[in-house]
Formats: sequence, structure tokens, C-alpha cells
Amino acid sequence: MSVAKTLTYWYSINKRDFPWRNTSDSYKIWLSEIILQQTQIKQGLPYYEAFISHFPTIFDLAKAKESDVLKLWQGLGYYSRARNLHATAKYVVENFNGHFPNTYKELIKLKGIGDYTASAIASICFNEQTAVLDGNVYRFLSRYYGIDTPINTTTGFKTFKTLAQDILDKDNPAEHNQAIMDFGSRQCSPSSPDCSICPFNKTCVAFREGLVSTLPIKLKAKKPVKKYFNFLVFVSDSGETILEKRKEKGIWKNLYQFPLIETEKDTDLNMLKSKLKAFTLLKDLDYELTLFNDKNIVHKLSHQHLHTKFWIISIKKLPNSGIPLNRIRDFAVPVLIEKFIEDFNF
DNA sequence: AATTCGGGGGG
DNA sequence: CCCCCAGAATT
Repeated sequence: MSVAKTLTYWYSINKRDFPWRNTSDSYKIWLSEIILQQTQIKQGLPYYEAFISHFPTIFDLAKAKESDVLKLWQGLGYYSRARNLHATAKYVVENFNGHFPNTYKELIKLKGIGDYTASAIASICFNEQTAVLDGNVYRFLSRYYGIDTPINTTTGFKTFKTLAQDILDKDNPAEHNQAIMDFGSRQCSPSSPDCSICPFNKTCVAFREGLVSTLPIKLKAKKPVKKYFNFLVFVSDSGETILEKRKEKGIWKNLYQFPLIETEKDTDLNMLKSKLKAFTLLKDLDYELTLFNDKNIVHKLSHQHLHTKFWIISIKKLPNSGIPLNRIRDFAVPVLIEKFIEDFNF
């Protein structure tokens, strides 16, 4: 039996039911694929439900404000996905009357849709013969064929993409693509898969040669950089605070935060006081400065470790216009800020 | 070809 | 502490 037939047979028995399966609604497939980029199903599922509930059609999503889309995306990370999701919804409504293009070639032109997502939508929605290549597929192919080419290189991508395309079941690309991903996710799992019950354990190169735990090969990422964040949490007598929008490119673009002072090294009370003196807005105002967290809160991102202090600035009246504390939950904020808001309990 | 985008969970 | 996750865009 061919590799593809074994995969689809396994899938016919082990298929899980998800709300984006058993539909060919390209809006739902697209939404699920964007949410699931670099995201486990368990984490993404509640967000998918929330988006479908708030935006049942692409027209609803296109009509929304970006701030509302980001608020709904809050906590899921990689926020460019939400911005691109919204932009593409508007684009597809404006240019295609709400209908997604039905080929890989046209889909990949859209913001937020790369090789994987274009292949997924084209095959699942329109039965185009184009193989998906995600982390699960890399793992299965590298183990089954015993390929030690690093997967996070240009050569690795070409090698595995070609192989995935070669073994694609041309008669049923939609089922095949979902089968190979589900198989990689659940049977050919990253750590300690149960190869004793694997339908490929007679032919898998990695199993035969004892390489299951070493494949796939991935080049190591460089170490994350340390940063020092000081958030200024203003609290006025009238119950207002200050949030600002992050407009620069970089992390958390278009999300909100308390006014931020980033420093080269860890900051103590006196250092921060001298920093605040540079704020002309605060010059003639009377305020009390206290540190909320004695130890730094370390928020870990893929490429940055944020050593964070929250400074409480109690003040009679804000230097410029603020927002009422009971409105704070209307703004999309990073998880780091959200956790503080819950802990501080204004 | 490298780097940068988040956050949660497993071992 | 390491790793991985239904990757894409930018440099």
C-alpha cells in the first residue's frame, strides 16, 4: 500500500471532529488556518469559536474596526496575523465580492497567506493538487524517509516540499493534506511517539535505524536578548489611567500599554525618579511613586526576555487626558499587561 | 539566508 | 531549562 493510502486509511479511523472540518466554506477554512499558524489546536480553538461568533461571515469581519479584531485576538500572539486577517477580509470583500480566489497562485498573493496556508486552502476548499508543508509534515517525512537535512533552511524547505508533493494523493488532496498533518501531530508526535502501534513501523527509516528521537534536524535559534521595561501606571484621584498605542513596528504593534520607559539595565527607584524628571508634563505636579513588583516580572518571547517593573504613579490629576479605569478592558493589550491588570485589581 | 514576529504547554 | 506548535513577512 502506498504511503498516501496508509495515511488516509489511518485518518479515516482517527479523524477528529473540528468546527472547520466537514465544511468547504473558504472563510471558515481560511480563518482556522490563520489562527492555527504556529499555534496548537487546543490554544486556537476558543479563538476560532469567538471569531465565528462575532464575525459569522467575511463581510462582518471586513466591516469591523481593527481595534475590535485585535481585542478578540488578544492573548493569541503574533498579532500581525490579526492585522493581516482584517486587511485581507476587507480586500476580498472589496475586490472579489467576498469570495476567496480558488488557486494557490492567487491565494498566496494575499496578506498573511504564505506557502502553507495557500496550499491548505487551495486543497481543502478547491481540491487543488498542492501539498501542505507544516511542522507535522516535516517531522513525518524526515523520519519516514530518514532525511537529516535541517528543516528550517531554504534547502530543507525545497527538499521536503518536493517530497510532500510527490507523495500527495492526487485523487484526494483535501483529505490527504489533513491526514498527513493529523498523523504527524498525533501518531508521529515530537517526543516519544508510540511506534509500536504505527502503521509505518515496518518501513520507517528512522524507526529502523533508531533515529526517531533525533529527527527532524532543526538549526538552533540564537539566544533571546534581555530587555528592561518600566511601565508607568498612572492612577488619578478621579479613577483614570493612561494607555498608549504601540505604533512602531516590532512587538505588539497596534496594541495598548501603559507608558513605557525602556532602560539598558535594571532600574531602581532613584534611577526612575531621575528619568521622570525629564518629563516636562510631570514637572510641577505632585505625585507618589511606588514599585508594584519587588522582583522583576520576566515575560518570555521567542526572541526577547522582558524584565519588567510596574511603577505606580498616584497623582491628583493626570497631566493629560486619560481613560477611566473601568474602560481599561476595552483595549487590546499584551498578555504581560493583562496579567498586571488582573493582579493589580485597580 | 537570517531574523523577527507570542504565548502556551510538554518533558 | 530545553523543545514544539496546521508559518509569514521583513531584513
